[in-house]
Amino acid sequence: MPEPSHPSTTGPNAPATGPKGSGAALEKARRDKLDALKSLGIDPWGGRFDGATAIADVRSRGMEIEKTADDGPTVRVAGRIMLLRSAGSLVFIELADRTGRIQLMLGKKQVGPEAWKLVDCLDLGDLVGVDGRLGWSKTGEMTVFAASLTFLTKSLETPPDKFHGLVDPDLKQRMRYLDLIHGEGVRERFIARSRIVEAVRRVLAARGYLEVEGPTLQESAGGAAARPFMTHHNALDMPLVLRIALELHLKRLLVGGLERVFELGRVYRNEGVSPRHNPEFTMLEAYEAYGDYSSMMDLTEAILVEAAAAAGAPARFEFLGHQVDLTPPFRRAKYDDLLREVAGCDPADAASVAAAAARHGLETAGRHPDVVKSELFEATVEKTLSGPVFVIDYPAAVCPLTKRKADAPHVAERFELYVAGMELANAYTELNDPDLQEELFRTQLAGLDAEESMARMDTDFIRALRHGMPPAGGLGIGIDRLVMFLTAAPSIRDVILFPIHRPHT
RNA sequence: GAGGCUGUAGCUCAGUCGGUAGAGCAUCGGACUUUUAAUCCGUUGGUCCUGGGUUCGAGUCCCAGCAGCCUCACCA
Repeated sequence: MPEPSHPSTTGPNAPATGPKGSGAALEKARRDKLDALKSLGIDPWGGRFDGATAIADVRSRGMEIEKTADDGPTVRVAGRIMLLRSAGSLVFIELADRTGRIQLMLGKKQVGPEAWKLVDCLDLGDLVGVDGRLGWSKTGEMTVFAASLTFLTKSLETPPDKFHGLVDPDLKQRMRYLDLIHGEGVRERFIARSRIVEAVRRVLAARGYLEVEGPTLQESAGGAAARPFMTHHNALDMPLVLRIALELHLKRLLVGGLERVFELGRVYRNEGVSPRHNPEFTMLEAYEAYGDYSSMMDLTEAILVEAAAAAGAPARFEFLGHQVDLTPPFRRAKYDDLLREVAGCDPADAASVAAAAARHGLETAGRHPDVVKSELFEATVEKTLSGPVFVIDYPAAVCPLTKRKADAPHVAERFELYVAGMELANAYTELNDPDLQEELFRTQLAGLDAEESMARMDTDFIRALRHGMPPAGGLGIGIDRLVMFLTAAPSIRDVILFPIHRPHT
């Protein structure tokens, strides 16, 4: 038997975290048990283990067993050791798998002296499989009385505090695997995210939408107002940007006759980080030929209701201090009406809007009236919108991709859906007039930098429109924010498995 | 980018007025065949985020930096 190797703390083969402080002693204890396992002829890294039943299913079966019965069925479970308590030659283990937890009991007499040597090698965090009788302990805890134990994987690291779990938000995000194991409700939240995304796809598929994938590497970033991440393709020796929206390529597919398309994908915006912003996030965009923004409201309601059900969210709940009720139809409120009520100005009168904006400390000089109006709306109205509410009919100048109302060309057929003061969805009756689109791409609004403008010329897109894009409704939903909302998570980092971080020093 | 708060053992946290670095869990040793964050006795474990400064003396006070959280700005 070779001496246990003492790994160097430097060089290419250094361990991921060099032993330091009490961590070194903690790791040594585990490595000693690893060696003990090997000397018992047991592979500490395990292998295929067939036929285990999900713990949640085992628990359902257990509920049907009499508390005093000693003839329960034999079951096989596998999972991670979360709690380990020894009472002499009797050991209780709380075992967790993806579905739940169950107590195991191992007795020295019951498993025999050979298997008992294995019990001495167990640590919190190890993965084991067990076969045993399902029943209830004397104190009334559902228990698998182990007949045999299969070692599946050694854990060399000490798990977080078994009572408090991992609470440092930095560690929770950087070591998400530990957060998933030990964090209260963390696994459930990410399962809910998956269910929500499934629900979104289900609603769209049921309505005949085709899921497609557009390019994430693009020559220019269009479809939204945001700074892009820049990169470079070596072989083609060309600059590229990561997409900031899905819009313009999906619309090309409307021209191509796909008629109902959607994409669920990552977009990248080189902007600030906040509880509601992460540089990469997941967007849904859906486009329906021959629809308009009203048809997108129906679709939005259907998606939210289905997603809420999938996430197990009740119809009414509180989120970020706002009471929300997801029973359709959601309220519809005109942009100008809200501005009049909340900001106390006459939305039709640019001077009145500018005066109100000035009262809120907003810059007005040299800025397009619709830009001022838009900033006033954000400064005053947004945070008051508990929602869900469809804010409809936006000032046209700040909507360069949206069709104008036929009888009111200064109004764009756009809505944004707000919940808890947060923008959750954004939809248009899509502009399909190539000449107007080209003109709007050329129009840089006074008071807006080029990089904060949606007006970014895309001649290939204009050419597509010139071939004829059907009149259409289009919808965008921020999936991360939707998940935040439906799981009552206060930060977007709670619903992104691996949010952005600076490197740790 | 600005401000506020935070950073102490593997994890969760105390640390008073500037005067020898603390607890619980985890670890290790011991007792225990019905525990439930098991309990009990004992034990090990520290770059007090980093670097300066003030001081006889700094986890504590000051400065700079790093990281996190929050607020604001940005995100029309």
